[in-house]
Amino acid sequence: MTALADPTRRALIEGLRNGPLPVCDLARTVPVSRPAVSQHLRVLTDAGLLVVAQHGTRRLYSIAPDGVAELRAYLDHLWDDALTCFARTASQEAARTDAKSAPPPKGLRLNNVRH
Amino acid sequence: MTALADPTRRALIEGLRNGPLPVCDLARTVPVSRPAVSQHLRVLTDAGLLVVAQHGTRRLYSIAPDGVAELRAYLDHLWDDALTCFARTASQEAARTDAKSAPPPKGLRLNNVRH
DNA sequence: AAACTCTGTCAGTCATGACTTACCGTAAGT
DNA sequence: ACTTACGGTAAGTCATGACTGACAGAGTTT
Repeated sequence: MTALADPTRRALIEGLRNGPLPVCDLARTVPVSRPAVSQHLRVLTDAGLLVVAQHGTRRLYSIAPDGVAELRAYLDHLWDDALTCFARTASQEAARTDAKSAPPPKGLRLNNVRH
Repeated sequence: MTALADPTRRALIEGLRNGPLPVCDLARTVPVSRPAVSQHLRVLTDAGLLVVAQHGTRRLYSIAPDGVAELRAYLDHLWDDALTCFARTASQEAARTDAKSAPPPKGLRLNNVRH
């Protein structure tokens, strides 16, 4: 997740959406030096988001579906939890305003509930 | 995406998976000071990943499904592209080794194809 | 109203990491 | 063999941002 934090790294990923590319071509798509690109590619590869294939002096980088799938799964679960939690909070809200026939929450009586 | 880069921020998100929580409770789940938590919560809220509900002096933070959905969509598209690209590369590989009946790639003849 | 709790913000420090230049190894072309 | 292209690594600089303590404002309780 930290690997996708840097905008330059995201730009490199974007550059690889259409297919594998060698470092020299990739470096031309971002406004930083080639060594910087190498360092970013290393971070992305270590994170499992890219894979490399050596062809002569060139190294073709491409997106690793498995690595992306991992992040996807994380966000999927997070999203599920957020939705169920949202639904539960909403139903509780409805039940409460139902029972007490709409007195403004105002304080919500959860102060000083130190355990 | 940068919002989820920091491990402390991810820990805060994790703490909210089970439901909304005030800052003081949230701060107890991470090994940093309360002001630091406030700052992280601001970043996450600005990123659209959290929403706040004021209840008296307390501010209940909860995960915003919409914000998570946005990241999810980004990774979904990235994953799709990676898969199709992977499939295309694989089929090209197969076609090439089919046609030339398995001579080792060794160089791949894509050097000096400067446009 | 006074004391207390909850929380955001400010100023300042410090560590992380993004970037550059220089260099070296490797493979391919002449 | 010599040259050139490709690309990783090292050392060093610098900016970003994560963190802390101090403070202020708003709401609650007594």
